[in-house]
Amino acid sequence: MVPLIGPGGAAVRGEQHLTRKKEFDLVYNEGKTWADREIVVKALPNGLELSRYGFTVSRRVGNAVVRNRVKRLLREIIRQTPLQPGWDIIFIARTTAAEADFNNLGESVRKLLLQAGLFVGEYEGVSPGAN
RNA sequence: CAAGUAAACCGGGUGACCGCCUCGAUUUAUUUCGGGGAGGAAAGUCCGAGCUCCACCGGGCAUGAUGCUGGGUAACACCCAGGAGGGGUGACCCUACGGAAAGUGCCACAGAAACAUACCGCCCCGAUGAAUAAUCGGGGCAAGGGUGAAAUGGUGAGGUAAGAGCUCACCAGCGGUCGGGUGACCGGCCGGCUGGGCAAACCCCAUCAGGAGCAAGACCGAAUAGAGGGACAAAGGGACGCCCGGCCUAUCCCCGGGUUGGUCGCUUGACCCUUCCGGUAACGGAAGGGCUAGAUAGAUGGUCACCGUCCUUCCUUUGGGAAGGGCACAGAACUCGGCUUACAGGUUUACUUGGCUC
RNA sequence: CGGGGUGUGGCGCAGUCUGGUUUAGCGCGCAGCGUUUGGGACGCUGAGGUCGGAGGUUCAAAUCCUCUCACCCCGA
Repeated sequence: MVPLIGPGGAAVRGEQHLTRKKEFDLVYNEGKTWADREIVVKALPNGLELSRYGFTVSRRVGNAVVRNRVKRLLREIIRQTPLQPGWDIIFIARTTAAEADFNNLGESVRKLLLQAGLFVGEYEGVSPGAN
């Protein structure tokens, strides 16, 4: 498998990790929203040269194990997905995300990012992780 | 072989590639190399401690907790051993298991009576009467009936007008005494025969508890607004409440404003493993060896292959093979000791009961 | 991390402190009947409850005790 180090992909932690509550609140209140059955995406331009990502999984989704797993899956998907720079993006898991596997969530995320115009390259409807 | 009891343990494995956190080297560099990276419950937060801060100490009250005995422990509501009671054919299991002659309170309905009692009754005497019938009056009794969850020792025999521990035997309970045991308690003998329940009702007795919590607390940095209001020196404050004594302190309360960034605390500890010694055991001691997660929107993940295991379907040379699907409960957040709750499947050891075979 | 609260017919609440005859009650809603030409309102009648769950104490538990589940609210 070829690692996809695109303009927006790769490292999900460090500088590209959305952490402060203020930043979260800003995206929540002023960002644009796209959604489907599993995921809600909120995004807001941040004026920087790279994009930052945050993940929200509420207690309604499941217990600590399930919530952690959903976050890890989302983080792995973002790592493998090249995205436009200059955005703060939050992924919010809905309760149905607890039952979804890696490929389902990946498809869902890429579809929403394509709608939002944040996806880089052609969307082929195929998971790059599943060869 | 079947059913069961108790205890201990595992709880998917191996490999490849791509990632995440962290430690140590290295580098101009989050560069490269090497090491480490969830659990038996990490959970619930129900107890107990360590640690930190609140200058501090003592006494009393209040409040709360514990509650058979002895031991273990830093401590405990935990653990071990023992006693008593209860359950099981048994291995074994369960128990909030101090005090009801310190006091107060409550026992609905039913019933005569739930604290002192006689409804239906039983018996004796007297009167009326033919009467050992019936009625009335006086007295005795608590066996039988009935009510109730519970009616004042139980069963049997003697005894009596009828009865009653009135007497006797056995059992239960109480008191005394002797013996055993550190003790809970057990055993023997003697005695008079002896009058409910509820303290998970108030309470009494014994023992133990100062408070707050790692967002504790320490340092660095950033930001803002206080002559705002009140209390006062025989006063006020001293980190749950009240009182007293000593001691300390110069401030304390209310309202309003700002910050909620970083580093430390943060993992070597009542730690783990092995052997030996003491102890019935919990546990303690000695020697040797080991270092075993430290995140902060919170690391431990993704994909693939093979194996293991279970289910379904199909094939079959009955040995097995193929395909598909599944593989529990659950995620460290200052650290330990427990408790409680959740948990697919599996392993080992000891023992019990029943059947069969030798 | 610490503290507090709630759970009772479909919904919102009493009753729990001080255990029992108060048939576990009230309002809204629901069903039927009456009234009306019909509907509403009104009147009458009725159905509907493992008192969140499991144990225990007691003669007796929604009520007392223990454990447990779910939800909610505070404080730092």
